[in-house]
Amino acid sequence: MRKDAEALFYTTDRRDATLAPPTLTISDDTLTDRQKDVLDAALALLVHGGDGLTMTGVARRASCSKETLYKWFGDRDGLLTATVQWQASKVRMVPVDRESLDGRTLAIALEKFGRDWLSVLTGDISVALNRLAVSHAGQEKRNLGRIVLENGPIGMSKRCKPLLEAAREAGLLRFEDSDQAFRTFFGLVVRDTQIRMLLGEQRRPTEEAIATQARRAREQFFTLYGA
Amino acid sequence: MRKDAEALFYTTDRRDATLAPPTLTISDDTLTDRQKDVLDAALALLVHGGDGLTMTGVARRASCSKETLYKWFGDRDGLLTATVQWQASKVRMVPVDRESLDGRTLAIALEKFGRDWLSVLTGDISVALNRLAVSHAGQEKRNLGRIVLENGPIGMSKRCKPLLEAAREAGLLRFEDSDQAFRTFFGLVVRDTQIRMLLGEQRRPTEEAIATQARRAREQFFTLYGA
DNA sequence: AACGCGGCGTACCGTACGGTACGGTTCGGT
DNA sequence: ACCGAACCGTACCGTACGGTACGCCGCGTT
Repeated sequence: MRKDAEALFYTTDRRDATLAPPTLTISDDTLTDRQKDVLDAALALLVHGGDGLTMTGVARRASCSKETLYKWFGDRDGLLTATVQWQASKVRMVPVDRESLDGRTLAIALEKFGRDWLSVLTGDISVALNRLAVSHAGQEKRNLGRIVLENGPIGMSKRCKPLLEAAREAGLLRFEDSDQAFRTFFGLVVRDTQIRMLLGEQRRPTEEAIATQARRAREQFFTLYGA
Repeated sequence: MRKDAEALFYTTDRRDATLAPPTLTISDDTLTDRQKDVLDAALALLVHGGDGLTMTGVARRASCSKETLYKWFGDRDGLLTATVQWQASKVRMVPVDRESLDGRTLAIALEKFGRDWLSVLTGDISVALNRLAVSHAGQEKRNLGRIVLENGPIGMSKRCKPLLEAAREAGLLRFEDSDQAFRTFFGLVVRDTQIRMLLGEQRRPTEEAIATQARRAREQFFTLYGA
């Protein structure tokens, strides 16, 4: 099925299963500008309504030929995967520096974390991407779900846990399991917001509502885990 | 497009939009046993993998003719809607009686709430249904998302809030906004469990893990809102 | 100037699936 | 015994879409 040795990503017919896909992220420079344009077109179509993201549609929108799409991305799944990875590569949260950690900086960091997270989660692109990944996960195609997971909860966890642990060592927080602590924080921040957006609830929280919620989550988290 | 006056549910071409669909739930007796069989077949296919849920597939699995499907349910969306409603009508949580409310019974009620909720959420059927609804929500079809929402977070909220308010009146809890309180409880219970399952994470929590989590959520909720 | 390559646009093919039509069968009512 | 309604099974149609093939152009190389 795959024969063109130049295809960027090999997505289909992995018969060894089980193992992680070869690449979870696209380094920003594996893509030419033209390819980025194409992926942005795909993103735009995806956001505009999950359907409509058809090979012909992408080709038309990006003013390129379907043949080029297939040459670059192999097949439809390849294009989708690349699109998700491309978006993921754009959203890089700044890591928090663990130096100069006191109650105040920790609070600020956590609250900012929550705000950023909620902003991303409720954004059109994130909603569209998560919808796509969720759909895909229901069809033995685990790729996209994996990627979104890695750039969603798991990524958030990886960036957050060191901070929590540093805070514990600094005597600011008290918990046994940093994973449990993180997940509690996640719950306090996100609550039912994401699932409601995914299920089509129209109302998107304002920036102010997000800020309020992040602050409340931070307060509650401190109540539960503060030393 | 629709012409058969006998179709159970009118799903398509509602040009008035905005308003809620005529029925959000199927009363258990609007369906004949045969129809229930058909919907169960659809559910089975849906759980087995989001694709495969094709009209021909349902017909074959339920040993009925496609014509009958169309006569009963109008079109594909009608079948899906009916399927989701049918499942929703099966999962009826017992409401908690608000009499004899003290700290202990409240704790037990909340914890059981959390356990039941997590069990449902992580079940195959719930995951499949939520995936379907999420997919649909990405395609201007707001029906399914609406129904799942109503039987998910919103339904949970409707059943939970009276309990919380009763507990507040009994002096057991302290909060301003019962909605905020509920959503916090939701967050403490669900955390990132649901989104991870939806995105295809294989590991499904054991009954024991669920019980542990429900207990922790209850404890944390009391810490935050206990009087 | 000649050539080749990468890419655009379009036409084309195969298939899967939603939806319809129709003949045959069962079954309840009269 | 007869009739009609409901329903099964299957064949059929139209379309949408994934994937392929091909002609053409623009451009860099020699």
